[in-house]
Amino acid sequence: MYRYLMETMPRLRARGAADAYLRECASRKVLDAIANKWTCLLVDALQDGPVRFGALRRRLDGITQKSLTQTLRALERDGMVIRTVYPTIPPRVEYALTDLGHSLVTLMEGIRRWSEDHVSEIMAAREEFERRAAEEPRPVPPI
Amino acid sequence: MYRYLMETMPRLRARGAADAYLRECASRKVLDAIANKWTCLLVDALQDGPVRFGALRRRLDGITQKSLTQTLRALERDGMVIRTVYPTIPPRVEYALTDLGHSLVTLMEGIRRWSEDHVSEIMAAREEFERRAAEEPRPVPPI
DNA sequence: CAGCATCCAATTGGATACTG
DNA sequence: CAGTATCCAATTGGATGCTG
Repeated sequence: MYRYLMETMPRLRARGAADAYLRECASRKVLDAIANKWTCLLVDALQDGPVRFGALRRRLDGITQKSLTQTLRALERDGMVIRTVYPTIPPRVEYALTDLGHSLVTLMEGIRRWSEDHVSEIMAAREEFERRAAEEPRPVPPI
Repeated sequence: MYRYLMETMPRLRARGAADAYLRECASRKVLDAIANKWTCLLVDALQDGPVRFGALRRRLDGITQKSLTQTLRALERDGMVIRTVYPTIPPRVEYALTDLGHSLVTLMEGIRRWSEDHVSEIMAAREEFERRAAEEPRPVPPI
């Protein structure tokens, strides 16, 4: 019943009601939408002001035009990014964070920094894991 | 100056030249590994101590056994989670965060809470966006 | 410049069956 | 209980070509 209300009546979802652990809670969809590397890097890259499409494309090394467009469109749809078209020649489109988008900057920057700060530890753990996997058999739950 | 910063600021030294914006930087892989909904919910769910496989499965509503196993295995491989097998009947396996895993809790909990806190705004923006898309034509860069 | 459309390979995710 | 194995549908991602 409660879950039914959460899912069908968005306005009833107050601060304490949403629960991302629940499959059908809309906040689970939000979590799924923001928890990915391109969203993280984009929000981080936009924190200091509007940036043009081409600049973002160069900054997010390795992103395809398709992925960049899709991610920007999703952020725009969800109210975190605003797209501004300037009627100039050549065409110019700028992307900027909304207030909602800005409220996510600290977290996203934190995720990016954490990745950079702990890369050595993680790569070491990864190699250690692979090394062990080649030597010892993996502990299995006994019957 | 740079030397000074590197030697006096632990994070700067630890991060070194890592840059998640670069495609070939290992930190990009780390970012890709931790930025997803299951990792976020798992790290959050493990913050108060060891949890059994079945309990995690019930807590992360909607996750399949396959995805749970895969995500836990990846976190274990990367040194964020430790797996402990107890030789009991029935079998019992507990998962716990390592120190490295614990260092990620605040960020992951932040992401989850942000999703829950802003679900109304986002769903409203999404509906508004779809409504506009049906009415007005999308602004296109002029030639 | 900033896209959209399309095709296709590759990865992912769910469902199911089986096991120590 | 806590997995592994397998099959298959679905989603994703890259590459390419075209356009206002």
